[in-house]
Amino acid sequence: MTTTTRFAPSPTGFLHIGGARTALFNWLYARHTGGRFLLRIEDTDRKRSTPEATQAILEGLEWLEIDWDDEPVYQFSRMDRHAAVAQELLAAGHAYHCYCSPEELAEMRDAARQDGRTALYDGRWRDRDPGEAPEGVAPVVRLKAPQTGETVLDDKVQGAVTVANDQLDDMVLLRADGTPTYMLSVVVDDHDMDITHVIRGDDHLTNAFRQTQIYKALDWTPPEFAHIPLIHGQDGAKMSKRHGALGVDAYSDAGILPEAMRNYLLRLGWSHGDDEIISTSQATEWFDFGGIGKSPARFDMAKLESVNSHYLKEADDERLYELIASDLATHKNAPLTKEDQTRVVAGVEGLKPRAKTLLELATAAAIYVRPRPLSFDPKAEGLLDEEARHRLGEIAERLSKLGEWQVDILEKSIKAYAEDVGVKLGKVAQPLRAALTGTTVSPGIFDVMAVFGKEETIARLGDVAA
RNA sequence: GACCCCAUCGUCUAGUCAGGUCUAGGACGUCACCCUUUCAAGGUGAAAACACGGGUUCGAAUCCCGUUGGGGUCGCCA
Repeated sequence: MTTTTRFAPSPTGFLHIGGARTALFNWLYARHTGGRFLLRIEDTDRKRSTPEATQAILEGLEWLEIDWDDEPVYQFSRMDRHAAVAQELLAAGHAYHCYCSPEELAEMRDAARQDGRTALYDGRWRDRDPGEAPEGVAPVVRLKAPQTGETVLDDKVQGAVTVANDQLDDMVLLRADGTPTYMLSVVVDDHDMDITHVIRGDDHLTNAFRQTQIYKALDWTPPEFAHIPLIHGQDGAKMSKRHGALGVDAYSDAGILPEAMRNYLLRLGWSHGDDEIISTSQATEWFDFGGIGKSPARFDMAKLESVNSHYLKEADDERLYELIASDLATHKNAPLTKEDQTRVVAGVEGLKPRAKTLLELATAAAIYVRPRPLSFDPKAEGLLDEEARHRLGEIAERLSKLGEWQVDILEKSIKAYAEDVGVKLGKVAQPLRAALTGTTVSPGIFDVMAVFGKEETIARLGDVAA
């Protein structure tokens, strides 16, 4: 049987970091085994599900370059099937109608808390004569779960986990309005979709026991489960939409590359010896449950940025230009020209080691798109004193006589000038940088000159020369 | 509270399953130095951890028990 995994988000918000990692692990495992990776949108909560959220999740996955097989399954559309399964259970005597009122349930819950019990529902309709049903009350359908013995889960990550059945009450399968609950829907859908491995956050661990009971009642074979530890925020608590988790779009906006995000997320809870930088193809080859750790990890932006800076250095120049183009236009405060593009693409190599994110890259690259006459930041302005302006004039003079405009030749020429006037190179290079870029920070100044070319360089020097 | 899970540098982790090679390795971050036309990058080095207590054993980060700490779950949400 081919391996089939799935990612099953509920569309009640963006794709957050934890969901993204769950998706990644499922995807990696499917690709590792040559199996299939499916998507299921769990939109049965009509009040909280929105098409916008579905869209955001899909876009998040696309951004991460996590592709899924087949069309996404929308759980709500399978409601009739879920209800039919509940009827089967009813007919087989594995489920029953329960007519408890919300008040009764609340009382039971209070009583359970008081007694220190986990199971809430006391099973009062379990064996009761349906003839005793109150008038006009629509019943829910509950699973007739085993009351003794234990349910064992052989989890691929957590190992064997056992829970006494008396800790689990008879869960609701069908609501009073006839709609299926999550617990039923997941089981039916995972079964119908031939899911072989369920990889999800370990906040679902206890659900797995309940689901196992449903599988058993249905006489279906449960899938393998792998409950991965959660990602925690800096405070050590579960990250959720309500608690510190950002959508993947926030990381995209922050200038993180998708491949960096994948690499970082992969290392959060999974390891392969001391390997840190792991390409996706390598990850696909290596990924397995054995590498998944059992303890929760904290999200660390600094490490993400470090990984990101690595991938930034590897990234293609043209692609980088495309990614920062709109920010660049903002920095320039005007549309980008073909010349801007040429300069940025030529200059980006020297910019890469100076940026951890695309945002920083765009800021650094702005020197190549801001047009003359330049406005100078205060530090740059300070560098351009009378003496400096005079020297820049002399330098422009020398440069204009240069036949070839190449980094090594420029370097030789400027160094010769510094020597001729008897100053250290820095005394010349910094004003040069100021005049050319309007700032005090840039890649090597000879590289900058090469990117601008002879004409532009001399023009810029002319702008400030005295 | 009940149930379940977890526990190695500040953080991510290797090592744990098959005890000795671990005076515990790597990465991020931090600090110092080198390089240097600025800022980075890069190079070299440093500080930094087996939660605690009992066992078992010739020997325990590794196995067992307990304690403590952290987390998760307890819905007619998913």
